[in-house]
Amino acid sequence: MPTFQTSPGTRDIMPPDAARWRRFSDVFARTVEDAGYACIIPPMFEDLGVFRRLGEATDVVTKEMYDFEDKGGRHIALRPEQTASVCRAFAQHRPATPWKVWYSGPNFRYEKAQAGRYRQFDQVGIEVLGTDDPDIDVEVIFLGWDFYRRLGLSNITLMVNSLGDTTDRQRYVDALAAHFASRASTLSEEAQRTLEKNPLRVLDSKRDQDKAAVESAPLLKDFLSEDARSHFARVCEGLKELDVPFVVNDRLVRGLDYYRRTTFEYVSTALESAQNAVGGGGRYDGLVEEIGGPATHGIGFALGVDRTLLACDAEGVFPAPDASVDVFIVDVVDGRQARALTHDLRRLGFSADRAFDGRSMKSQMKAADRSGAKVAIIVGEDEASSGPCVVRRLDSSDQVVISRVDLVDYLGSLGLTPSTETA
RNA sequence: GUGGGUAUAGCUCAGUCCGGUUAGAGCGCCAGGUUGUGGCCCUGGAGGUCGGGGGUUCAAGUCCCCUUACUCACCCCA
Repeated sequence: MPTFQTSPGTRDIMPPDAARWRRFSDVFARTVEDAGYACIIPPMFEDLGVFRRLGEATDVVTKEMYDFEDKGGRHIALRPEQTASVCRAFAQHRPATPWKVWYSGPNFRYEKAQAGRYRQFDQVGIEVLGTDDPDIDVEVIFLGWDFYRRLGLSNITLMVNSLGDTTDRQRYVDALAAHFASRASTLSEEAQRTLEKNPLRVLDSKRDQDKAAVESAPLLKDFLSEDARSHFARVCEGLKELDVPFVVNDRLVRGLDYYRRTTFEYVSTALESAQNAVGGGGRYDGLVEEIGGPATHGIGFALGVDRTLLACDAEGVFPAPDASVDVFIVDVVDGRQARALTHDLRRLGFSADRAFDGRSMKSQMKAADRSGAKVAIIVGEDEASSGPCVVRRLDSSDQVVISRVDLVDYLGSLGLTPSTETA
């Protein structure tokens, strides 16, 4: 064993997975930027108070926070999610509304790792602040759905629900608490403990023992105000119009206290692990105000990068991008020609790699093969010092001797073109 | 935080039940066969304090205890 390893719940995203991650956020950025969302990069840690508002009764706040005191005596926490940070940023900078932003980056929760759950985990997401229009709910939900589709995923189930307004929600929670309390003796120990902290979450119990009490529980939809009801109806209507398949899940309550009205979750039916929720979100109309800003409507979602990629693996879609270079230079003289050629070709916009350490031709050709290059350019004694060079196609083994001035044209005839992006 | 499983080469794993010379395989890596040519094949090589610590024993990868990490599940969540 090496002296040092990654800390529990963290890991190295190694090549070629890291390239896949980058492409993942590229696809996401394109999806949401085309819909008018702008990138925001909040800090990875904030005053603990920012995250307290996620809910005093939630595990995320009570036991999973990565918090510490800094050298200035401030009580700091690594962000467990980014919605609260975005709301804080809104309250701090007061941008014009509706404010549509997207983000991507790591979050931190101190919990035990398992499949699809890490202490440092990445999310991509969007938030919209400052509008109550049900059409924005539809847009947000659609964009998440559309992104999964762009990745190539087809086994995603979208579940939606409405938690009602603050007063509806409170009336429902009270009714629910009364219902479960009357059946407390039939509930599992865990559910009884959950009941004290947050009756809503008892609905989430997966234990058989709790099934009967959950199934006979009062229904949230019976507690919705007229406003909340019509808002939700508009959202469902919009989704239908956009041909987004969804199921209304009356028990979808989500983990954070701030949700109001619309909530939704994307579940991968291709994942067999317990962590099959690949993304989720909802409306959080009171959050900005709780953080000290003006009363502001808000809605957004966060998608788990790790879990979504697991779902991609399970469906065999969205592979790591091809990392191969165009050209590999083999120089069996002294490496000077390799140095010059790779430099020149890279400046022209080709991707080029070469061997080092003056290895044998066999060794360098093996390296060329592994690089995935379309062609190898071979420089031996005969071709040294600006003479012609041998260009060998690595797929067909055809090779030609060609002068250096004709090299670029020849590469072009093979379908290799200089990249127009220059750094 | 609670419970189960696992830990032997860079990777995937035999070997542990029933203790006994220098701990193996496949893949990968390096070199050679092929003194100017990759993939296929053949040959050779490098690479291990058997996760760590303690104990039992003439003898421990193997048995016992402790510990750490990984992993799966619960809880919770993305």
